[in-house]
Amino acid sequence: MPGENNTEAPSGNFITHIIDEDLETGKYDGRVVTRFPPEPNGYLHIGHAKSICLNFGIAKRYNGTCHLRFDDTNPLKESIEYVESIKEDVRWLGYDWQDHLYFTSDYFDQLYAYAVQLIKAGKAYVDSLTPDEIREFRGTLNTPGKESPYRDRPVEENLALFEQMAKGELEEESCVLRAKIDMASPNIVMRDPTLYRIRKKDHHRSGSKWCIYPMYDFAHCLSDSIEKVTHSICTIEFVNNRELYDWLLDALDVYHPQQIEFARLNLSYTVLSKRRLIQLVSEGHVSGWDDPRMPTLSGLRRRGYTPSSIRKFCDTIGVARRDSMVDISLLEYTLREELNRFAPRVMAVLNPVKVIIENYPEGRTETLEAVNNPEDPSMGSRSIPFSREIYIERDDFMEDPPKKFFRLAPGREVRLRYAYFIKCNDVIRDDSGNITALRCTYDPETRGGNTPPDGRKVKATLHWVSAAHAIDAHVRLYDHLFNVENPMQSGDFQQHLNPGSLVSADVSKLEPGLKDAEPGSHFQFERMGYFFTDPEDSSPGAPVFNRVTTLRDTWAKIKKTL
RNA sequence: UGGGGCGUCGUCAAGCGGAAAGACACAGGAUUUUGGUUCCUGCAUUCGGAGGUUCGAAUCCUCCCGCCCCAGCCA
Repeated sequence: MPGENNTEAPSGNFITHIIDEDLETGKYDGRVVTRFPPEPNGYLHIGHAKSICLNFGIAKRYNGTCHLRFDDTNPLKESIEYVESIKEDVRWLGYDWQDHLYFTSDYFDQLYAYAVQLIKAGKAYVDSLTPDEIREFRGTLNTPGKESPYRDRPVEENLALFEQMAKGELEEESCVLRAKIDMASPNIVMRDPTLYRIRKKDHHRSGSKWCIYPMYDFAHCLSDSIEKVTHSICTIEFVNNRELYDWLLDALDVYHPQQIEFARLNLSYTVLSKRRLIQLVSEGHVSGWDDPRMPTLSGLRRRGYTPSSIRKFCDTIGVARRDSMVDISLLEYTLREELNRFAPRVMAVLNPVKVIIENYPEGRTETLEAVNNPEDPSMGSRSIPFSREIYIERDDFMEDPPKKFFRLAPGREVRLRYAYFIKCNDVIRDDSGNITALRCTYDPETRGGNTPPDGRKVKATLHWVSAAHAIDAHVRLYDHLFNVENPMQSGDFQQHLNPGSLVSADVSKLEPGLKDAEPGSHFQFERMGYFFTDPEDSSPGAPVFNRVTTLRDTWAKIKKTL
């Protein structure tokens, strides 16, 4: 895999400014500890990559550590399948948590003890209101809440009740543990937030040991504290929760990391919310979490995106607090930038039309030299067969071409890459008028694609493949999943699904060397784009190719203006 | 219209009182056996708006406008 090890620290941003300051003042004795804390309830997507690169990148930059912590406090939604996929994705992205793999569920005993401590301090109570009542009592955005009648239960009673909750002696929804803060707080998060709820459900790690599970706000700050995290970096929707984060840590008088929020990533022409992604999978709009059209890390990996191009992308988008929508062309750019340097060039005709070279001897085959990568001479060259009948791209011929079309047309001469100049003399059609073949003649003096002695020039160079030698292969042409920049902006996002997001080119003709393409390898199909040998669907001798992205296509732009 | 967050080029994003980085996108041009790559060039007299402070403001103050988040026993 090219560009494997460039996990260099990302550029500076407002968070590194804060850390620089903390380092100067000695706030955490020079330590820098971050963490990436996914809930194992779905697959990671490129938005998570931003957070992973940020957290691991900062640890690297400051010679600190970054923990991978599974925030597994809700057994209803979580499973081991997700923790495995998340670990795989983080590793694939190029990051190593070393021995800092943690689970919030491993802290359940300690978290319970903290809850007891809070109760003893008179700062938490067991509330027996129903869920509906709790909601009513919470008030609204502009009206204060009311205190629960159970709010002033004596400490002993709270302790006894909480123990009963933990032992499974009380029913789900019969009561919860709440922090005693301020029902009139303008910040709704502070209106006696729920700390623990009863869930008589086995946990994928702690099994049946617990009948109560801590809520995010309680578990997260304390997990950070237990792990001695210094900078707890999360997304901006948690700004309101920071007041509670700080309150809990102060109330318990424990080590106090600082929470810092940044804006989550939005990418044009796709969706990045777990809920929508699940919907796309479960409703069959895509083949799975790793469908190459998905913005999940497993989808991008399957498509052929490289870890280093994603890292580069995350670095160049930067980190800030304002809402943003990053243009997906930037992602495509970082991929091309890398693959341009490393991907071997190869010729593949995706939508073939036959060319018969009338003055080329029948039955003759010759071998021509083709450069593997003009960006890197050390990649050498290869031999490709040439013969009387070849295939070229159907789009490379026009019978009645517009002025700016430089390719093949009746009476016009073009170059075949690494081969000869050919001139089109005649068009052959079937009964319904479709073009089935082109009759051409070649100029033997242009072998290798060289300019002939008379110096005549040609305006286009086409890729081609020898008909007798070409192999057939499945090629999938992927495009954006949605046909609007922001599918969430209007109506149901699914109505913006791009019907052309996957086009199969099953009659593709490829140069013979591709028969044994290694699954998981990258190529540039000259003039067509970057392609990846699908690791799942390829089999020995029968590769399947995914188009990762097209080449920049100036002609496509011109064509639109015609 | 309770509280909080945020508004700098089409899209991201630097800037932190001394006079608007960079990247993508876009538009020209050069080179090119990929209409690719590479290379030049152009692209915010202006920082949501209006006032004010200052010799000097995107940066400080005031007011206004707009967008986003919060009323899960989700995270």
